[in-house]
Amino acid sequence: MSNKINRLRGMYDVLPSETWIWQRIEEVIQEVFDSYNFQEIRFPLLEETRLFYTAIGEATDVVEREMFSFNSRSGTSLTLRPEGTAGCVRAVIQNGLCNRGLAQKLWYQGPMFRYERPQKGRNRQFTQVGAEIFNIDNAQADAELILMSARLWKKIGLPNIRLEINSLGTTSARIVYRKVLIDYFKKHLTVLDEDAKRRLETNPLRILDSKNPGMQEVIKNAPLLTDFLDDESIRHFSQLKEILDECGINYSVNPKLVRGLDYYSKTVFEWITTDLGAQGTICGGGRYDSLVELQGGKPTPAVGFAMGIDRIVELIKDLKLWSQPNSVDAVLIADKTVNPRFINGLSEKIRNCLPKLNLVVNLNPSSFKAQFKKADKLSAKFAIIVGENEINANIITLKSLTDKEFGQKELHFDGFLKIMSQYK
RNA sequence: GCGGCCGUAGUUCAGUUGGUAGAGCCCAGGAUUGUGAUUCCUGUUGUCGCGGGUUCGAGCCCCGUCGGCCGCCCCA
Repeated sequence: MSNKINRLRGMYDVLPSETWIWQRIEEVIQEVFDSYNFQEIRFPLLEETRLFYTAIGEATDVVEREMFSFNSRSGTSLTLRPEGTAGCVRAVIQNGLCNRGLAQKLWYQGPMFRYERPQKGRNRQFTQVGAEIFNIDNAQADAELILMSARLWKKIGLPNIRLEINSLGTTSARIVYRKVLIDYFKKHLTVLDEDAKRRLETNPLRILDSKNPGMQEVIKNAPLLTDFLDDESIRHFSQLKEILDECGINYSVNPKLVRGLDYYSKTVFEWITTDLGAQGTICGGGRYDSLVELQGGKPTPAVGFAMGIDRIVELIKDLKLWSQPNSVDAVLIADKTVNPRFINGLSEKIRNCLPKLNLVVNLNPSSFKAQFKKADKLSAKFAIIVGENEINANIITLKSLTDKEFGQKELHFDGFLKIMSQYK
């Protein structure tokens, strides 16, 4: 026992008792995304480190101290992807998916890695599902992503979630605002904490997000990004709000919502729950019109979001939103004296005729009583009973474990099939 | 990276001022031998997270370490 190896910190095993939740979420997502005609794209978990430097931004926390990076044998620095957009954009450029101005609606799914302190709703390996729209610059694209996610929450049955939106303006508008903001905070240096001072040079917009009570006054009086927005961004933002209103999506505008990755411009949004403690964001995204060009592609407007599947699974478990369906249709109960050859022969014959039937064959011969108990524990609908009597008379005894009226019937194989095929 | 709480059977936990460990659930078997609830008997399980130290003696005290939870931070 002393030489047993445990899983790495912040990693987790998904056990059979909850894999069904993951599978069902994946089904629902696929269904909803299909209905909006998004297509799945798959790209590597491992990329060159400099991809994330350029895409996410060198001054962000993700890049500064949260990446799983190491050198390859040839000496190139590689990184396990901390998010999906950078790799997705790389794949789009490399495969020419957006050449000739073609619109692309893509989605992806898979594990991401960030070297953080584990907490409820925060792991070092976590699963994200993301969706991206390339080559559409209007607010309709932003809206469609929000509407699609809203539909997903509805299908999953998530309560207590709210939508926050904001506009960061075009990159040029933001550069102007950034300067104004730096000047403002420099006038109030004494009130700023260490974190804020550090960010003053790197990412001043994030200072607005601080929860430090001592800084709330300065933050409250800081110049608002909203006042620096260019006309185009304002028009874009109000169009988005119009569409959301029309479609009955509730939201609140949070002027301080800035998000941590450098590539966003114009629209940003977050879906937030109050049921997960400190890690309340289950989905976040926004527009990133200059990222494709920044990564060496043709100038291509784009917008996207990513959601944390782990957090959604956590919610479904905590709030008991779903209940596990019983999947076992029938259990084959055979007397100990019955030859295994016959048991497997029969079960295979049944499977040939009823391919969708979930049939459990007890591989561990025990008493009838024990086998019935087990069938009951599996919530099986039927017991298929085979003993000496049945074999001698060439019949099968079928007993309903849920319907008393059905009771138990002695049947020839054809009659048995006829009844069972009504259930599967 | 910082702070607080915690780590005992498969699981949830109890373990009193330090005297080499218990309960419920679960699981297995049984209650006139081919039938599932409930009930009633019977039974199995632990290097008390790991490594040091103090002590005649440590699950309990001290140090370290690993891991978990919660908050900060960050984000999905």
